[in-house]
Amino acid sequence: MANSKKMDFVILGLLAHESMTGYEIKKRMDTILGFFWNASYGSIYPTLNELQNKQYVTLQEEKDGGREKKSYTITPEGKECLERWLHLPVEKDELRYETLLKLFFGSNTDDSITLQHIEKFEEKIRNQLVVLIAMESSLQHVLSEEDAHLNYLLTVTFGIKTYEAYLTWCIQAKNLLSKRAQGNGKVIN
Amino acid sequence: MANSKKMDFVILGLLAHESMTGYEIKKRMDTILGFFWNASYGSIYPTLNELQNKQYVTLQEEKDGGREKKSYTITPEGKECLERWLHLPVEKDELRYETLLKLFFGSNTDDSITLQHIEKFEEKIRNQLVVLIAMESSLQHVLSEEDAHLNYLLTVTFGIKTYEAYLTWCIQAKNLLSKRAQGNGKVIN
DNA sequence: TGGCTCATGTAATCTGTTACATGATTCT
DNA sequence: AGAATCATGTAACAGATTACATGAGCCA
Repeated sequence: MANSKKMDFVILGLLAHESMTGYEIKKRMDTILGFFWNASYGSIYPTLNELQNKQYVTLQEEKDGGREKKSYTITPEGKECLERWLHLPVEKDELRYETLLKLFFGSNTDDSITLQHIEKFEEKIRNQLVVLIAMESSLQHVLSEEDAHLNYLLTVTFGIKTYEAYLTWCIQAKNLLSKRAQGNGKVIN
Repeated sequence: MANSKKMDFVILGLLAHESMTGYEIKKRMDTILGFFWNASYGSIYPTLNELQNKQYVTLQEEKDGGREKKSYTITPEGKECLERWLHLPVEKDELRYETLLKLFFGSNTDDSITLQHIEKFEEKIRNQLVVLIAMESSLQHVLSEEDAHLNYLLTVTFGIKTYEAYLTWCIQAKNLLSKRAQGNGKVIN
């Protein structure tokens, strides 16, 4: 079966839990999956068509009022495909932080610029952490209802631990930079 | 100037520190930059040509023995371009962890599979952490020699803090999974 | 009536990797 | 002698985003 793109499995995984439209899949990607996987409509809709051609999903056209929806349901073959993928080893975990790039090359500009990048990063992480903690607490309340909830919780706690570490690092990084400012001769007072 | 791709700035940033060949740039990407930014020759060499056309870098062909090298040096315009980019706000920090994807959808297969993914992840991180700690200590020894070293140290400590948090999470995650195994009725003894 | 969200889709474009091709040098 | 590393490059392909196009329903 070669190496299909990950998008296939993300969609199959979401549909394994419940039937959905492309629009709803996008919303999931922006919320729970958001911090470790993203996608745009431009990749979701075409993939949904491919999966339908491969008979991994089936389509039900519904009319919700006058609005028409295309709801997709996973087939047994689709589930098999998903399971096969789950058994395969992970190919790649990738982190691409432009913030780190700007810090790394920061000696080519003022430290105040670098400091601003750290502060913006800190704020962004702080906001996302609030969201993750809210997810954690709501998942803990429904943990016994479904097996999948523990799996979701696992990824959420990953995000929380990671983001907390980021915030600790931010403080430390700001400290190191301000020490350099002092060391450079411009001691105040 | 519109929005050039990040690769341009990574190369300019590296060349701002010292002149290098494409091959050496690749090596830097695989080592120090490795954990937060990667690239292949297929993107390095063409970018180097583009930068030369834009006159952000100049080329010196050298013969190191019989082996020919193309060493690139950043120009003042290249430095300006780099500095302009450093002033711009960060556009995107992206984390794409297939491991988390497999955990998230793990309820569609045996927990033993999920456990294996966590263990492999743990091992990979443990190995990379050793490398980062070695980098940290060598950077600390040369910290006073150059301003840039503090910047490098900042990114390295980011990696260390993050990876340590990952490892803590791994233990917690394995615990949660084993508790579920017990809860599912198959209590040993 | 106007703006937001729901809802689906495509074409152009961008960015990057993979696989291939080539050849010298250095190490064992 | 053979393997690994040094060194440069390209063509085909893959994967995804962006911008655009379209239109209905809902809320104030």
